Amino acid sequence: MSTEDPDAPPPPTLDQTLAVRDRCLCLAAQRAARALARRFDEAFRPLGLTNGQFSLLMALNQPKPPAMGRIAAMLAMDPSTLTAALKPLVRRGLVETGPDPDDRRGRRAVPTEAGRALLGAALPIWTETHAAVDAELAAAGTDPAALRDAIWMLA
Amino acid sequence: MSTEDPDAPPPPTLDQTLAVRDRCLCLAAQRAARALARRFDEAFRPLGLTNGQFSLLMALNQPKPPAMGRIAAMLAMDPSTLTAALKPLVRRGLVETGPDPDDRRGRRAVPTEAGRALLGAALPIWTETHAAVDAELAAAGTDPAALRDAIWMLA
DNA sequence: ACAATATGATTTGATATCAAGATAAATTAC
DNA sequence: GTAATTTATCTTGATATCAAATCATATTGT
Repeated sequence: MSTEDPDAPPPPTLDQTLAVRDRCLCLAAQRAARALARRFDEAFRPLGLTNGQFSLLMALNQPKPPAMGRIAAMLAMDPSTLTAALKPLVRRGLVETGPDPDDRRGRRAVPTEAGRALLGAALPIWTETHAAVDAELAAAGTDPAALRDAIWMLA
Repeated sequence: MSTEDPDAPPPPTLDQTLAVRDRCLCLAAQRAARALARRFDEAFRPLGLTNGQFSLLMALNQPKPPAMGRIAAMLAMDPSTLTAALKPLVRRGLVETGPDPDDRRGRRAVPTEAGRALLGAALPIWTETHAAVDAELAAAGTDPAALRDAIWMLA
């Protein structure tokens, strides 16, 4: 007797395989995320920042820093990912954490002076890099703002 | 004397911080990629597949499997990431690698029978999950096909 | 043919990512 | 006022990701 389950679906045909590759929104999103991450990582490299660290530092750069869970939700990341992502920033002295006075279960993370200064240096790099991406999209006939709003809805 | 560089840009204001968060295409892409990855990962979980492993297996599921570099470019990932991503699949017997007969520098990776069978089981899950995402987008007034094409251009 | 260069892929080291389970504190039920 | 539940965060273990350096094979120049 065969090891095959007679009810098992057959392997995808070549047509099906190509159709999935051409139409999968998830694959498209992973591709775009990787490509944009590389691009911004390279731009921020002189500062020793990655795109994710920049976004995280910016999210923390508020008068009253939101709780961890809020930050994770804003970045659409798992809370445990946020815990891990903070470690290199704390180690480098860019962020400090302390207990939340309002809720002793929670912790607050705030950028240090060094962290804010680094954000100041990163901002013009972001502006320049982002303008370049916007210009490329516009040249290709895509409205960058509309695209960003549509992508934002995916999370 | 201060430790401050007098030419250093000032830290971002709150307005600037919020503007970056609202407008950054890179952050939007990372958010969407994480959210969609979680969604497809959960759907594929009964098969022990992640969204990335599904996309990679599909990319390899061709009569003449492309060289590693081609696959990496198609997925917009670093070649070294592809090397690492193949390891769990080879370990599980879903993929086999061998030297490229045309160019002894290169290697080819092909799905095994088990790998193709798993893709067969994964395909209906992909179809169902993707249809649900498409329906949500359409309900929110976004054309899924147009969005996917626009996102594809980002890589 | 030999040397110099270019290309394909991998290893290494660091960070990112999530699920599952654990810990601690707040809230609710009784 | 305890006990049960919920909430906030963290730890662990596995995979994902990239840059830089490395190794092996091709290609090119002479």
